[in-house]
Amino acid sequence: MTSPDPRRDESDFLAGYDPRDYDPVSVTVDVVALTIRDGDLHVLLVRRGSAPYAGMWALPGGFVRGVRDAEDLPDAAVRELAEETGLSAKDGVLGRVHLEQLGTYGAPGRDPRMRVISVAYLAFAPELPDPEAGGDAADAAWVPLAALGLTEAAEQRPGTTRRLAFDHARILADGLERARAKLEYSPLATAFCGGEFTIPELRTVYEAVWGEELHAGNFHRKVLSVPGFVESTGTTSDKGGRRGGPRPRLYRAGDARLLHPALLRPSREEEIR
Amino acid sequence: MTSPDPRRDESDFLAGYDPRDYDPVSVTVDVVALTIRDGDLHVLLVRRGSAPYAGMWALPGGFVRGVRDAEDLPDAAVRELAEETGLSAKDGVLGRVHLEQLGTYGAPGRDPRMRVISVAYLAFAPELPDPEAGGDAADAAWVPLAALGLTEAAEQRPGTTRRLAFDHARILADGLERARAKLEYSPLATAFCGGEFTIPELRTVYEAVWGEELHAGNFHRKVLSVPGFVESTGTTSDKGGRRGGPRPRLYRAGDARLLHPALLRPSREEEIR
DNA sequence: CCAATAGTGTCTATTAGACATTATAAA
DNA sequence: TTTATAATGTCTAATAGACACTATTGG
Repeated sequence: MTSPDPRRDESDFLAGYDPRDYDPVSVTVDVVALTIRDGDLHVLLVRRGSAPYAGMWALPGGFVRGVRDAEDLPDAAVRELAEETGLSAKDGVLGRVHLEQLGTYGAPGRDPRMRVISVAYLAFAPELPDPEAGGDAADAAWVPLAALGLTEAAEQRPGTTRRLAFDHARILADGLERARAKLEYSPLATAFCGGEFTIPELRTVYEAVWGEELHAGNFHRKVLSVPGFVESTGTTSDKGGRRGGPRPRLYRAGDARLLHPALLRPSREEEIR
Repeated sequence: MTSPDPRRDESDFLAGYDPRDYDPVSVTVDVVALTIRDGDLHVLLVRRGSAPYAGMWALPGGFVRGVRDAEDLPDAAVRELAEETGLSAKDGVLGRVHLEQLGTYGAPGRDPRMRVISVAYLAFAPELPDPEAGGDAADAAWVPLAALGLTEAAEQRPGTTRRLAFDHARILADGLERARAKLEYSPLATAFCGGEFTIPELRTVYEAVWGEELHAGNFHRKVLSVPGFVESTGTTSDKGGRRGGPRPRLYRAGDARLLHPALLRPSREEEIR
């Protein structure tokens, strides 16, 4: 086999190699962008306008610019996210979005037309405006995860959840699990909040992502006990709780990169074995 | 821009699209294969035979078969690993190797000749034979990580460690950090051991990967206290410790997928902020 | 007033980690 | 015999989590 791999240029075939002559593989980025709206976890989706999977929801994404205007993978993810949401990365709105690589999906046949390898990114965003339906998508919206039928059981069985195009249900499920795990040992829950937030607000983030209610009192004391998680602004919110209660204090994100001790999810006996 | 992205076939350009017409991007897999030899952590490396980076060590890897004999990414990783080590995946030797995706590296310019996006995999292997230098590599060997100058400081500054080709020093550093973190909450340390192992043997795995000595007594009790981490074979090793001591009992891997409670690394104050 | 909420206090079971102890095997 | 090691025991500080309590707000 005439391998043009750069790691194999011990072979005799290297001179004049042109990747176009070889197996064509396309590379895309897809973004799992999560946010909290009205206490519920939402994901940014676009609706496909044509076949395959016409009319179905899909993760925003697109082709990586390979040689002309070559871009790094995170740049491609930010660009696609900005294009689909209609927000500019220079607004400072997207500037506060946390972005990290989730994984790469390259099973043959995941795109029915050709070989596509997709690098998926995970984004944590504070509450953003509704996306503009323009761009390449027939529609674009923040969709509550509860509306996607991505139940625990469906996540276990890839392929049974047929509401998203391609293998995007699996990518979304992986992103969700990553987000759940990250909240345990990293301060990234603050990436879902604005610049200033209250402890109860932070708790709704944990509850929305983990999908379970937390004990308000223990959560409060726990957050304050982790060094560098949050720092006080000295100010107080101008409103009490939705149905009453004292005005909560305001905090901003601290300088910790890891939470120690971690905030562990309650009782996941099922996942252990 | 005529976007051939399958996620954008709302555009008018789709009919008759051929990826060869577009920006050529090559996709490779690289493998960070780790094992323990004589109590020290080793990585599988190959020595490059020609430019660029001729004579330098690099991670084993190669081109993903895209369309002809299309293969999934993990299959490509196993194939490359098998080719470089001279071991067959059907030996059962590679069958017990743990393999997981590490991340994808696609910065423009990471390969001086063309745009290459590399999907990196991380492998945990029990002690394997020396690789056969044949195949595509000028040389192949298990290299102790201590010999690579990958000190803590060097890991922090990508680019300063110049002993590995391309960005492989960064990939290796990321793989090392992933391995260190995984030992905390997953039972994957057992993947470095044979089918039966002793608790002190398991402790040397943790010590080699984490790079610090652990308290033997506390480690012993801790491992046994985690449900499903190890299960007793009822038998005892036929030899005592290297310099004396009673014969340790033998265990095999249990059925736990997560360690609870986790085995946390001692004192990483530096990493927290 | 009433109900919900923010924030704090208290108690108990679990855990981490330092240190000690005993038995066993290699040199 | 000496020394290192396996395995267990003991003690203390830190932590998780259940529960109670108060003060304060919205309705």
